[in-house]
Formats: sequence, structure tokens, C-alpha cells
Amino acid sequence: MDVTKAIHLLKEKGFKYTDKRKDMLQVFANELRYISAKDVQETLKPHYPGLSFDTIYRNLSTFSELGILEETELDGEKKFRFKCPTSEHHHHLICLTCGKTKEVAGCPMEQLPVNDSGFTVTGHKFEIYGYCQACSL
Amino acid sequence: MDVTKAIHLLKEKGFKYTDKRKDMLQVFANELRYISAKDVQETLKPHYPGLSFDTIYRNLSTFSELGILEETELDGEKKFRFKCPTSEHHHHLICLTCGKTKEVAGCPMEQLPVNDSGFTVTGHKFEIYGYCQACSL
DNA sequence: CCAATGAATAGTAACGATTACGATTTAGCT
DNA sequence: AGCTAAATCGTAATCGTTACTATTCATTGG
Repeated sequence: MDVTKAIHLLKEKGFKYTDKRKDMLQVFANELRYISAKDVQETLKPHYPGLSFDTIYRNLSTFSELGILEETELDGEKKFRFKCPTSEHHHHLICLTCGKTKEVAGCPMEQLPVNDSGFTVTGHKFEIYGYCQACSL
Repeated sequence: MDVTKAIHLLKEKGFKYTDKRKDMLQVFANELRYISAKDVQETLKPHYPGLSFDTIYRNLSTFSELGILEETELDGEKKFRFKCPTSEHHHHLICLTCGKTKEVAGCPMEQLPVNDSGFTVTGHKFEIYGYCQACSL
């Protein structure tokens, strides 16, 4: 997923092209890590001093629904990153300081015994937390 | 973990005994599922109509720190349940409607390759989401 | 190229969950 | 019983997120 592809996808789904959307996407293209709505606002402040919460949150959630962004929640705060180009389903090691991630191959769901629990499974979350090399210093 | 053991642990750590704490713990003993602060308030409303947020949140967080409760976050809301009596480290299948859980044996961390990522790992989360039999109907 | 139209945005208010604070009450000790 | 620190109440403040109305803007069709 890159900015061009994302904009195509938006157009395809009937969303309009705006500079703000392009620039928001560019922020994610430049930062390959989980960032918050506030981070986006801060980064774009020089360009768009009055960028509205409504705009940020609505667009982030649109991007996320379209599969342009991946989403997680750390410390009660939603964080987003560009969807990994990797085609295979995988999980992440996440730096709790800067949001940087590292892919972890495989998925624990594969090794699970047959589901005889009576539960209808709809999703799962596997994340490993820690601190990246730069943030460990 | 049960109410008696939890109260002993509290006393041991220098916390005082109060009826509210006992009754809060009893709520968790009766409900073997993830519940929210609001659920606790609702359940105890007949007994303690004016139970304060301060009291609830402070105690929940104390219980959690002492390992009396397990904590997770669903939909941006903190949820708590009595710590499983199972001694082995394990994970849960969680019903998104009622919070009921089912233990899943083993932990995906064990099957992970040696950590050569440069990350210092401090924790992980593996949760499976779905709907229990009762809530699937 | 221009006007129409419906989506996108700004500015701000509302909201829900959580945390914080001063005043008061209470448990545990002497 | 009286003292002291912890616990609680009532409520306000905070934080992240969502919602609303008026306005602006991208797209489309003449």
C-alpha cells in the first residue's frame, strides 16, 4: 500500500480527492510506525494550522475501513500505521515508546486445537510489546 | 484467587479492610467474566447507592496491580475479571457481548524464534474474540 | 468555463471513560 | 476513647473521540 494506490482506492469507492487526504496519507508513508491522531495533527500543523479533529478522525477511520491503514489501541489511544505490504497474515512486535514495529511470522491461531468451545470466533489479537533498539538506550 | 485470599493479600500489603472492597471482590467472584467499572457500580447500586467513581477505579487498579484481577481493554473500555486459578500461563477466548471467557492452553511466545530483532520484549497480548454459545443465539 | 450539488472541512460543543481534588469519614492502632 | 493515615464521597477536571452546523470545495454536466 502506498499513497498513490490509496488515493486510487478512495476514488474507486466514491470518495473525493483532497489535498488534506493526500497529505495525511503521506504522513503515514513517511512514518512506518503506529502513530496517533494527535501525531498526525502535530505533523501537519505547519501545513494546516487549523486542521480539525473531525477531519482527522473521520479520515483515519475511513482509511482504516478501506484497509489502507492498520489500527491498534495502546494505552486507551487509537494508533494507526500504513498497512504492511506483506501479503501473508502476520503479527507485530511494537515499540511502546515510538510505535515502530517488526513483523513476526506466522499466527498462533494456526496451532490452535479445533474449536470445540461453543464460541463463534470472529477475530483475534496478538501483539508483542517492548522497546526498539533506539528507544532502549 | 478468591475473596478471602484477596483480602488477606490486601492486608498483607498494608491496605485496609473495608466492606466496599469485600463487596467489590464478591462481585467478581460471582461473575467469572470481564466486567467494567460501570458494571461494578450497577451491581452494587442497591447496596451502595452513592458509590464513588474514585473508589471504584482506585480499587480496581489496586486489585489489578496486586494480581487479584486480570485486566483487558475492549472497545476503549477497561474490563476486569478475577484472576484464573490456573497456575500455568495461558490466554483467553473472550465473548464480546457478555465478557465470558474460555481458557486457551499454551502461549504463542513459546513457539517464537529466538529474538534477534533488537527489541527488548516486555510483554505480549494474545486474545481471541467471538461470541459464546448463549450470546450467539 | 461555469453553475449546481453533495461531500469534505472548520470550529466548536458534546460525550463517555477515567483521573484528580478537597472535605469528610472510617479502619486500625495505642 | 482518641489519634492518624487511609479510604471514601461528591464533584470537577481531563483526555480521547464523536457529533453538529455553517461554510468551503471537488466533481460533474451543461
